[in-house]
Amino acid sequence: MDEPEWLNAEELTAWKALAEVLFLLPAALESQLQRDADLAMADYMVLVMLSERDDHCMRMSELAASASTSQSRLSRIVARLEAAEFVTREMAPDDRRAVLATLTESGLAKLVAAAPGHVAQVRRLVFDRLTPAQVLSLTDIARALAHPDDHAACDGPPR
Amino acid sequence: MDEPEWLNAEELTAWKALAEVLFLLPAALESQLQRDADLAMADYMVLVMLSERDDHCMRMSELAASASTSQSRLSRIVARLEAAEFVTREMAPDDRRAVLATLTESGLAKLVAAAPGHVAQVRRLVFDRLTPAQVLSLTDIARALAHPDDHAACDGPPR
DNA sequence: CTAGTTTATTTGACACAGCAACTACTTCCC
DNA sequence: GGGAAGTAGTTGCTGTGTCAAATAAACTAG
Repeated sequence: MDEPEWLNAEELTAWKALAEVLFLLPAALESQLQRDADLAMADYMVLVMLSERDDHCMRMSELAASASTSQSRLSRIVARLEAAEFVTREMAPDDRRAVLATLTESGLAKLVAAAPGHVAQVRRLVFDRLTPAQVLSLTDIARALAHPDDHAACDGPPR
Repeated sequence: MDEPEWLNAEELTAWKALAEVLFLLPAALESQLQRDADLAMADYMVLVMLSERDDHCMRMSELAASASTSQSRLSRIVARLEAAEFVTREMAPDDRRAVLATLTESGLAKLVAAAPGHVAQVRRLVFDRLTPAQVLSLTDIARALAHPDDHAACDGPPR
């Protein structure tokens, strides 16, 4: 393995600031949603994903992938949401292994009630603090960082 | 309350990319550290904070603040680290309510062993993907976002 | 000096995430 | 057709985080 290149001064200051954001921002979003809508971020994401479908319906595995969560976690989340009557679960007609989760009326109502507060929090914590130019810059940067696994194999020797 | 201003197109794309980073990057760092050093990120942070002190020693409350974690969580983390003999806990001589956590030799050794892999991961997932200009830009942006609570009270009516 | 308050930390109860084992169904292939 | 292999989803176990209550020491005022 290489001599591990330490971070230089600019990188270190950038990293400290980024680490703080990585740590505190999700917590701040989570806590707003929990307090105002009694939903976890993951619950909210699931409701959003379902709401974006025309039929408000998705297979568990697909839902897990779009909400970036594991199947087992999703299974428990949906069980919770089902208990709260925000979604229903039914066997898929074409493949009887699969389960279709469907957003209910009250689930949609819950989402509609929760979304404005969440968006306001995003605005307050992110966009109110950035200039339009920074927003564009952030988009590029975030996109560059957005796929941690992609370059996993690039550590190896060049072919 | 205001009409909740929805996000515009630029903000929405920025938010989607940022949300992904917020979700995946910590997980990728966590999992490298867990796999290669059997440490949680929070454990690592605690070791780092202690190592940065000349005496390798800090009060629990101070440690909780610098690692951005709750006291109760820190208490359990340090209990774990103590069980692994990476830190010791002792009553503070001047204030007998307080507890001083001290990094042990083997705790420092653990940190020294874990750090290069962690830094390499940070480099691989962050700095290898950004231009120097983007690093500077990121610093500004991250600093602007870094204190979610600061403006919490600004929502209320001015006194 | 002593009752009440504030500060520092831990702990019990409960909820949730991750892993691995499990069930149930489908597909592949001879 | 029928068994092996693969896929979809759930669940038991265990570890960890959170909240609130508990403990204990230090201030603060009368």
